[in-house]
Amino acid sequence: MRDPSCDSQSGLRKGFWSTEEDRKLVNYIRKYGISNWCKMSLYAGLSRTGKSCRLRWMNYLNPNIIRGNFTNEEEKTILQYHSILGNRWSAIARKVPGRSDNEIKNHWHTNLKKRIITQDHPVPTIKPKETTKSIDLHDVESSVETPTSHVFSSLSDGDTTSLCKLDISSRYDHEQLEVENESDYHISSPGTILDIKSFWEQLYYADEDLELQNLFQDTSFDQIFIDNLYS
DNA sequence: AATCGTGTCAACCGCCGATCA
DNA sequence: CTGATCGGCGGTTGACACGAT
Repeated sequence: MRDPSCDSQSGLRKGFWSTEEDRKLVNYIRKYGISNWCKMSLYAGLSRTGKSCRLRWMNYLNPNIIRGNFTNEEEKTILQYHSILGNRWSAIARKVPGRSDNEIKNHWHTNLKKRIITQDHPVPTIKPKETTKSIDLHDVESSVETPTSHVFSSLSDGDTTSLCKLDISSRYDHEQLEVENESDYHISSPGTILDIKSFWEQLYYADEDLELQNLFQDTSFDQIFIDNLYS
């Protein structure tokens, strides 16, 4: 059996970490690497739970963590992926190098969420499934050239998620989303190029795919307003 | 100068799936 | 297979900073 959980032990320190505790944890990890957090805490001479040590390392002490203000590019990435993944902060954090899930979560609640809420636009309640049925790709090419917003959508093969951005009209209803002008593609991973036709076709066939259905049910479409935030 | 309200963010809590003995 | 434990995750809390009154 493993050691009894150190989480349940009494007398362990809580609250903010001292510089001495930080030093002990960093020195231990530099010397022995990361293995069992509970044992690490013990061997490093820390009166902390393994969880607390892990959190401190992941969110603060890890040298790969970037401190400081979020860039516009980082914020844009967070907004894009949040609209697709919802509050899956760890998944979003993997798309923003150097930022921890906790940091992204905090930044979302203190900054980004407010910016979206304060947008003048009402959030349309459109299901992706419905949007796929109203699109004629020939019409897309020959339509009006003054779109008002962008919409991002995605396809996932399990490991990677590809994003596609379209200009769309601001005219929404519950049955139809009109795509007026193909814009450009945002590719999340190199080599994953998705053309606009296959994008919508795959979206349509996602009806058969439970995982994709779940993915799109979580999609809030808040990202429609992302570009407006930075325009 | 004191008080209050608000924003920020580090850290904790509790849940749950993965892993191990 | 089972139960205990670990580690990861999202939600929440609370201490602190700072500006307004």
